[in-house]
Amino acid sequence: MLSERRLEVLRAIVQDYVGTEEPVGSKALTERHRLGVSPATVRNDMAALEDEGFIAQPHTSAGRIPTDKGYRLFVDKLAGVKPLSGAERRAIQSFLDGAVDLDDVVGRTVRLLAQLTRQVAVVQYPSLTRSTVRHVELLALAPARVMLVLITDTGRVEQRMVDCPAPVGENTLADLRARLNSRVVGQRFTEVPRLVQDLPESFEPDDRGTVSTVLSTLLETLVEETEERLVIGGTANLTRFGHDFPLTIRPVLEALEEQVVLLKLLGEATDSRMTVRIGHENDHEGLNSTSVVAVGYGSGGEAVAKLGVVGPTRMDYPGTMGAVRAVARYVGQILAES
Amino acid sequence: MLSERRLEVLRAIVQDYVGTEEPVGSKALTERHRLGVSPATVRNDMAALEDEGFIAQPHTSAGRIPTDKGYRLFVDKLAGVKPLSGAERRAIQSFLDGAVDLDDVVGRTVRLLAQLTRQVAVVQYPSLTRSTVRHVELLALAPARVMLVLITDTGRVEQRMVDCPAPVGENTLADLRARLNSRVVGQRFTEVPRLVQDLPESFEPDDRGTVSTVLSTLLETLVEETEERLVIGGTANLTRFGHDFPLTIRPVLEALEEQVVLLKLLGEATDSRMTVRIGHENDHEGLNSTSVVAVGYGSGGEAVAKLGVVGPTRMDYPGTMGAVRAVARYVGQILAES
DNA sequence: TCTTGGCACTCAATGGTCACGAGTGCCAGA
DNA sequence: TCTGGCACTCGTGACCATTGAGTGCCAAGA
Repeated sequence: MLSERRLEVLRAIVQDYVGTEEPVGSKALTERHRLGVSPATVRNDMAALEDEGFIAQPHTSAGRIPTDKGYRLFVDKLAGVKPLSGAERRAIQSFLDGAVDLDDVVGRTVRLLAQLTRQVAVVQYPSLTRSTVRHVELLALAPARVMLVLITDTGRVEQRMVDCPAPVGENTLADLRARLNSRVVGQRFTEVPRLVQDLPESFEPDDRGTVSTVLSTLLETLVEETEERLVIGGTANLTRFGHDFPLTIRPVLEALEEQVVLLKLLGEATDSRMTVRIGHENDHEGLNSTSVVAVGYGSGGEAVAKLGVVGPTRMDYPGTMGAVRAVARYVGQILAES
Repeated sequence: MLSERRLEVLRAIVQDYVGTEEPVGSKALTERHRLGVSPATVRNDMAALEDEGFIAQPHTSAGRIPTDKGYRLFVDKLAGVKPLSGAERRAIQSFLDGAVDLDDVVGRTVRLLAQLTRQVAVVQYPSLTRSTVRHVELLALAPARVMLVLITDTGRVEQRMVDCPAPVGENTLADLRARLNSRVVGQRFTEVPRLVQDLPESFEPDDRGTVSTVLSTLLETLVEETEERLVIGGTANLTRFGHDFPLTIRPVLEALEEQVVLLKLLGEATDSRMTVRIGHENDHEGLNSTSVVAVGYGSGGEAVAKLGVVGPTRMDYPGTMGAVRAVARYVGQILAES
């Protein structure tokens, strides 16, 4: 087990390295932190920390930098979540309050988060599967063509074209609209398939084909949109990554363009639990030198989606975690109000 | 006026420089192109081209690279639009055909364009002001709360919350919905304000407040959404910019995150006319070493929005222009079908 | 047993010198 | 007007010495 002082040395190394972006040596450490011991003692501690794999040397005659394992210990044991200043909180609130619709909320959130953390921000749209139905609308565009519009309690709207096997009467459509809504409004999306299962049977035989077609499009929409929509922003912050970043930045940008990777990135964060993935803890190879801080947000007590930031492993964890948490809370509030 | 051969030399320089990314000298030129003259002659031509400002030397003992003015001449006079191969055309078609809704069309387009040109792609959503109304839906969410949903002929959907001054009866809402739709469906968005102007007067005095509120939200939506939505992709391609790009890539990424800048970028491209903005021809300072190739696309004969790519001034103009034009055409077709 | 000062050692970074060679401009001759 | 020849420029890369931050280890002290 590591002694108290060695943990203190690790904390100092992480803080200095995050600040200066340069390997930190024993002498500099004792000068910048009141450790109460001499550089030689710190060197011994450093050697021990290196043996345990918490820090490493880029080359023999250089200072030490934290390893992924070192950051992990720092985040788990040594660092808290730094609360935002009052000014920052007010800025968040006023920035988000101006939003006019869901797209706007998400757009503003991503910009806000990127600006606040000076890193890349990722925000997921409220998930369909965890939302409830607010309304289903059916519009006849042509005799055998129907537009299906799906509205969620979080304000998200999805639409689909439906080509029907036969012309649809306005009465039939109105009938279907009414019955469909009476069954599904207020229900969770996951319940919808069960709730509409027997609906075609209650229609005239002539209309059953059409009804089935519309319903199956509806169900398809639910499935497809389970692959959630994401918005990212602040990619310009990637340029602050490091000096050598031609090789670093490329795979990160590539990873950020793949929905699948991004979704995995946000991972199993929940409303209450913030996740921090550090360096190699990310499955994706291109993200081996980045860390991800993510948390769920929701309109009620429950998370409907996630948001987070992606930055270099060498990031200000307490500050970033504070910003992510605060933004998630405010977005949750905004959604609950709408 | 420049002689025929000097233009030929310029063309060769542009082609070689685009290929190799290195300044090209007189000797290499005569070896790689059948100019029929000696290096010494080419040197004279180069000196002339440099006097005219079409090419420049990074330093005394280096080859020449084209200037913005040189690329301009190349694009205007020396290069055509390179048509895509059959395989490429088929790939475009099959890739876009799988799209399920407008979001998907736009998303696929941006990925396709980025992949095809290996540059950053920008696609604008079909503009509201140039579209026509397909349907307006009003939903009562609470006694005094209405959701307004606006659907365009290009499949775009916008929604807004409306807080009414007084509770709204379902009858009133149905009435308003019907009258509103009968007036505006099939009309251009720019016409809508005129068409609904006198609508409140035809309602009972009690309901006029509500009707006015709903209508003013509708009009607001039209105005707000005139600032169009854009999607970008392929930012990872920025890493192929050059060797020195820490300084180059930063302002580009920043510029790409600003809607306003992007919209200006797509500029006055129209359906028929493709625009090419080279280097300093872009107003935005961060984009001084990039070129933009943009063109309008539309469901009918008319452009409803624009798309394009952003890349280094040193780009393959004929190929890029070919890809941009082809993608715009296919997207237009897809939209016309939906 | 832990801490400390001293000391020799390592090695990246810095800067200077030098040879190389791609590329140029200019000129005289065809 | 084109061409071959030639002297000149200057960025590049190799080589080398210097410097200094940082280390590991050891012996002495608390």
